[in-house]
Amino acid sequence: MSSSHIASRKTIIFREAARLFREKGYSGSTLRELAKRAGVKGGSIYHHFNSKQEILFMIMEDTMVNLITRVSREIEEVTSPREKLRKAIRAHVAFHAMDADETYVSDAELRSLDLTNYKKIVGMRDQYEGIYKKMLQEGIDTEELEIDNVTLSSRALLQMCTGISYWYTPEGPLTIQEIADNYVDLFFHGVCRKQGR
Amino acid sequence: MSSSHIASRKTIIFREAARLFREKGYSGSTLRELAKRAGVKGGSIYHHFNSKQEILFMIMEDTMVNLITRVSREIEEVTSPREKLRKAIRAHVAFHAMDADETYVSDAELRSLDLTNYKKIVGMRDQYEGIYKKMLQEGIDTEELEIDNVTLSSRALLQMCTGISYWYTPEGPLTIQEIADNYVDLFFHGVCRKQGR
DNA sequence: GTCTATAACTAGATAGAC
DNA sequence: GTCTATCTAGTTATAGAC
Repeated sequence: MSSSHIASRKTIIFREAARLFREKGYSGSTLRELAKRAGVKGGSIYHHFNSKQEILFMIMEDTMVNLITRVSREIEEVTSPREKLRKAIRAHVAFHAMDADETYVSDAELRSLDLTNYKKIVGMRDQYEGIYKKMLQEGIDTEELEIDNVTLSSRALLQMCTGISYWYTPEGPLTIQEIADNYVDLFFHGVCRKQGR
Repeated sequence: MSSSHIASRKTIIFREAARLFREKGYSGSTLRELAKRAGVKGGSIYHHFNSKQEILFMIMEDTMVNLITRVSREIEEVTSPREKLRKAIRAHVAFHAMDADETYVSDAELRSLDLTNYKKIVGMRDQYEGIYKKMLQEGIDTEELEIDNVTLSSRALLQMCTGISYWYTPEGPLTIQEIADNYVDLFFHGVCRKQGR
């Protein structure tokens, strides 16, 4: 959906839905308002989607597919766990900054999915988190990393990095790459001065 | 509100509202459902609160007052910035784990506040974030800490620690204190082995 | 593929009895 | 302080014309 360059009506509705859901939440958004923003009348949405729920699901599925494939591709030819992590974080942060509407909604609206869709998305989230846990474990095995609790650390890392979709704007003082590198540095070395240990 | 030990009806409605809003979101929650959970009929809620919006605002205000006063009290007699941070993180994590419904809602439902309430809560959030920025800046001044970007780092820290209210349950393998210490260690030293630098 | 019209339902809020 | 009953408005989704 996000790969299309010539925006079809369906793509426009999709994008406006992500923007609206982010602004007002899924339940707080109405299809009338979505139609207005997408430049159609209410009934027309149902030509492209079967239900409001389907729109939400497609947004979240698209996000997860993107995250999994982008990060997997990024790290597949790298051997060092530390370098893998750096590349993964950069890809994660970049996607969350560039497609902030979609990623924000995917992060915030899990509870609005019906049971079937919920299971599908949670499965993909677990798969995505698994990629990070594996990188961290590899880093422990090669003794590049020192980690007490892999699950807690990967959760903390993702939570921290996902935050960018809540506040990023292109007008800010830092580029996306600078922000990503800052996160990498924070996660790798923390804030304490070396000699201060 | 959370300080009361004998639960008045108003307190029960307040707590059930936090739980319901967390589960279904503010817009996705109905007052009929809230009344059911609190053991009263729909109309009775309006004896205790003026509107659904007022309930949400009171939850978020209560959370912010708690966070600001607890963390301020925790650090007021400490001089070392590093020790201040450790204590602040512990207090923040403990409150987010113990009052997970309230803190979750406060973190997720900013967009559901009407303009007047929004401004009040955002003001309190800025104040709270300011406490952390000040601690980080003090750490830079005393050369205990080495930080590129104070705003980004405090945001990252809070984002990371706030995450606990999304997944914590008392049944998990780690105590709240252990989790907090893990976050402290992560933020202070990161995951890279010392000799690996 | 988009429109208008509307069905079927549910929401927050209020009034007034007890 | 809690109840029942109800008002008013807004919701998703559908039907069928163009």
